[in-house]
Amino acid sequence: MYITIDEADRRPVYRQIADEIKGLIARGELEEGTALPPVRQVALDLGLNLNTIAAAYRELQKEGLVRVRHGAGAFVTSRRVSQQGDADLRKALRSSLAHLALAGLPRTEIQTIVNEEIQQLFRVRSQ
Amino acid sequence: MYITIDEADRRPVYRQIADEIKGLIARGELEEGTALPPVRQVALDLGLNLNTIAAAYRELQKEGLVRVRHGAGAFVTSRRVSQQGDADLRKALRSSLAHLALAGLPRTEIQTIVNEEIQQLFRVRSQ
DNA sequence: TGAATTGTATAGTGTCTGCGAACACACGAC
DNA sequence: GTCGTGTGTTCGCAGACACTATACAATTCA
Repeated sequence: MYITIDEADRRPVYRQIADEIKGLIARGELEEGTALPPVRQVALDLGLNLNTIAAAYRELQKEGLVRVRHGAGAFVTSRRVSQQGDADLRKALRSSLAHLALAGLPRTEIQTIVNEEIQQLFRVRSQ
Repeated sequence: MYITIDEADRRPVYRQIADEIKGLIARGELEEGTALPPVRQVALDLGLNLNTIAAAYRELQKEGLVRVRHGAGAFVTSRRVSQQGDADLRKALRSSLAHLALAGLPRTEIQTIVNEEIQQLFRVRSQ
């Protein structure tokens, strides 16, 4: 399970990790029932403390994507987040699109990029 | 200038504010040369300390969108952020799209939403 | 020049992040 | 059943960060 941490990213590390795993789940690269790697292993790979990884797993559990079982491991349980307002979802999308525009990309190029990303997102997915 | 703070949003308040203003600039609702409202006024409107607003303005200045002048006010100077890697821009977009998918929206609906947002983004814009 | 307006600096308080070490649960071997 | 190994959890701490209150400084304009 390949995850990378971005030092420049101002989100806390545990949330970066949670987000990356969310992406893997969304793409179907981590299917329901799959075990996530042990927190110690991920911590070792990334050079972090195991508690940082554990925090990421709890984050995912809180959103209903993962079930963490004390002593047994963490498992993907769903490909659906429990609940999230449509408005919040749009807000994040709107913000990322605004940033593309502020970077100077023309509308056509933004549309191209978005289409590429959507295609990637649904490449593996069965749904 | 209408800005709202989302208590549930885990980004710090000053960055929420900066992001909202960035959106306004990206859409052309705040044109170059326009003065931002004084930090005290925004602080009063939102029930925050003026330093929080000042932090948001500095954030925008750091990205090259705004020029803050001591004693005179803050002004929109550009509709282009100074520099940002293509990879970072895509990362944010990818994440927001993944969240839409995790919310259970089918591909067609995601595409519809994205198109709506892109249209909104370029509604006023001259570029 | 002086009052009003605008951003800045500094210090204090509480929260959040990430870490280290010790703890507790699960599961398979025997 | 029990023990060893593997797995997550708890607790406490240090440092960084977010937000506030208050005092300061630059600008503008009558």
